[in-house]
Amino acid sequence: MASTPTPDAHSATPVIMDGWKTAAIPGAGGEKRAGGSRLLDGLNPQQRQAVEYRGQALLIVAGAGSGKTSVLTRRIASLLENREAWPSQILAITFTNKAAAEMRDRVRALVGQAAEGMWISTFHSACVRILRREAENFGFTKNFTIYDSSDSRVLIKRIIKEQGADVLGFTPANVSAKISKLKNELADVDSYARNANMDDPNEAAFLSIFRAYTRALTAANAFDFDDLIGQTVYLFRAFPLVAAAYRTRFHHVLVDEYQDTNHAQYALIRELTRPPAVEDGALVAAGNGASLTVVGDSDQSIYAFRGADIRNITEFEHDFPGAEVILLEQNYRSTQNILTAANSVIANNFDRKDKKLWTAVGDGEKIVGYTGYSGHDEAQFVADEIEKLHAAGTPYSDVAVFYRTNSQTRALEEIFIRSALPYRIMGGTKFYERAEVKDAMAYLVSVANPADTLALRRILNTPKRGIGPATETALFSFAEDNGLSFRDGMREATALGLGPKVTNAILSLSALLDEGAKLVAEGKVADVLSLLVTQSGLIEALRRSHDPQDEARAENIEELVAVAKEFERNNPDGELVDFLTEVSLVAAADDLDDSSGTVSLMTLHTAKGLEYDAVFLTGIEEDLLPHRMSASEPGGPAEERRLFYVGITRARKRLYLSLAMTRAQYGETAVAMPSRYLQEIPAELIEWRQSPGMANSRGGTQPRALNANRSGWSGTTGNALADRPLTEKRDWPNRITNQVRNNGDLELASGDRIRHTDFGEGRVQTVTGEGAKRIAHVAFDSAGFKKLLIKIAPIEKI
DNA sequence: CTCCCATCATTTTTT
DNA sequence: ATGATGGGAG
Repeated sequence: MASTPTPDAHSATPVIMDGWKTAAIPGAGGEKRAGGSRLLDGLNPQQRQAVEYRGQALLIVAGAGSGKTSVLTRRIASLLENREAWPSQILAITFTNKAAAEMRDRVRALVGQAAEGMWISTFHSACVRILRREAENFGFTKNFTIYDSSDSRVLIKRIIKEQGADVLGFTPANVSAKISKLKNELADVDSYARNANMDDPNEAAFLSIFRAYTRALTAANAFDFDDLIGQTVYLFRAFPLVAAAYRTRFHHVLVDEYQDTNHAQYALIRELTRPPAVEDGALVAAGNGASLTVVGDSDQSIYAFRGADIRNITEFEHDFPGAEVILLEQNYRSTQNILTAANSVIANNFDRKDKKLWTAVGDGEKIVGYTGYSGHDEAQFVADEIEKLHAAGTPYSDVAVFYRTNSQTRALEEIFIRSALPYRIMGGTKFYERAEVKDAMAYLVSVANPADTLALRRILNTPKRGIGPATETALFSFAEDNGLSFRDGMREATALGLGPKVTNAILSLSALLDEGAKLVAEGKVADVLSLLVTQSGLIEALRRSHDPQDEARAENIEELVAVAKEFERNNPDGELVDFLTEVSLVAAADDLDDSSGTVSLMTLHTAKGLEYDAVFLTGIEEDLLPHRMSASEPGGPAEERRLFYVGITRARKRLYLSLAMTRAQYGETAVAMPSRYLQEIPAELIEWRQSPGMANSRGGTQPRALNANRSGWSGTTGNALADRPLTEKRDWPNRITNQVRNNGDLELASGDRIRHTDFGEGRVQTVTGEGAKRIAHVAFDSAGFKKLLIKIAPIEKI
């Protein structure tokens, strides 16, 4: 097959880090070296076996921190180095773009140039690549749009409304979840219809929505996220010659994080690794299909809610008879204390294969526990500890704070800002999900794929140009009545007989898009975008707005233009659709920049696959760490436990577990209970700086902290907050920690005495930074040393 | 058609 | 507490 895969866009951000430099194991030096290859240097016997095994199917059960990326990259490198495969015959699939980029970099570090022709990508980008190439074969064109979940949501919402299904209790959220689930099971409208009970009005209504949604996608020449996988499988099954081409091409398929694959992804792997036979075509059965290597750890399966099927990994040997299974249990990441905690927690999941991580590095520090009065209190503890670590030489970038839900970031952020602690939130509302960025992207999409009515309707009145819902509907039915596409209907807007102002607005938008399309031919992605966002008045409108946030929005759009320029630089031959694809498929963990010198904040899900010297697990409370929603799901609590396990095993040297006695949610403050998982960690491993009292109260010795008198409650001493005068605590939980004050241009110099609402009196030691970012370093009389952002700290000079 | 205000639901995790 | 949504006035 003639193919020149474009280099992965993300390879532009090299993250060369061979974490296994430290993997030299005492005692392993005497092992014989197969082929004298440096690729086996520093590997333990199981790791070597995983690199060297050759067979049809290999399952590497890789515990957390057991060096699986190292094994995977060396395995690829050894295939290349021994001339067992050409780069183009290798397909490696990872979970995130970041993991793909890292893998490519590490293979490149091992074998150099040969790393270039390989396909190393996520399921989604690999499928997009295949689909773009083959789109014409089955009713799509190669410039199809990729709808992310919010796009699908918008479309579904519209359909629900059109069909009046909202009265039946259908919401965009539950419908899209159900459709997604079906697609992950490779069901389509027809197969669903065959099994549906049409006497059930609910089911009939759902089917009708599903059908309309599918039609709308096809009409818009668009795929949603799940289609990318499902349609590729369909393509392979419906067009054997196409499938055969890929089966012939890929001789080695490697899949990372196999425990998180869903049924559709499993089916895709199966299709790819089948022998390349065609019944009555040119090809004949030719022995074996591609060899398959999968790496995973069922204890780290945390995406069941999204359709990941843990059976894919637990039944691998059954699915692929003759498969070899290799266990990697030696951990090179964490201290023994951390691993013991992780092992004891995960041991409570009953239906798992026993697996115990161990390390040769020794016990290390104890795990530190802390119970705050409120989420803000907890956050203050985290901030203080991070400052201590930093003062002791741990760079901010080696510290991470994890939490179960995104809403927990609020308290952390407030405190971190006040403490002048540099931090970064991974995931959350992503850059590309911001409304203004999506608006700008919709302009580009409208140029690239004129059939995408969803994108067109999005920009029709953004910025405001007087085209309201009434006009939109008129335009829509006009196009329909005349057998025109929506886009062509815009061109003929004069025929609608609308007011001159509105007609003009439509025509000039249409003309602008045409102009953009002309420019696309010259391959200037950034120029096209720039033209669209300026000529449409999008940026101008934000600039003129009185909303103070709009200035930042305008900057975001300019940032997007900069991203497009960057894309052009990295991909000289890149087309508009390639840029759109790249933007559509970025993930939460992808924009992680290790060199940024900031503390990383992220959800436990985003944390998978990452590691830090010091890790803070926050909000270890009932209803939050087993999350309330998980209680009703079948396997929910077990999955939540795995999530906890994933979090624990991210830590190299230090692990902190924190919780709060009350937590604010929905603007209300509710009492919180310590998580049941805390008791699963042997008590001697945790040093409680301020204990929940409850960690052992279920055993029955100490009174429950939560029932005790607030002001009289005290955990262990030695902590600043616990030692604070009780009078200050009276207003707990909210008043103390939430306060922010605008100090304007308060001048402070070293030696000044100040009073802080929370920390009492103290003396300024130094002041650093400029203007709004001036930071006071203060030694408080009783609360210890703190950094404060002067502009907003609740302080006064005395 | 646009703007403003009141009401409402929202918070589990994401390729 | 905050952001989205819908109704009503201008």
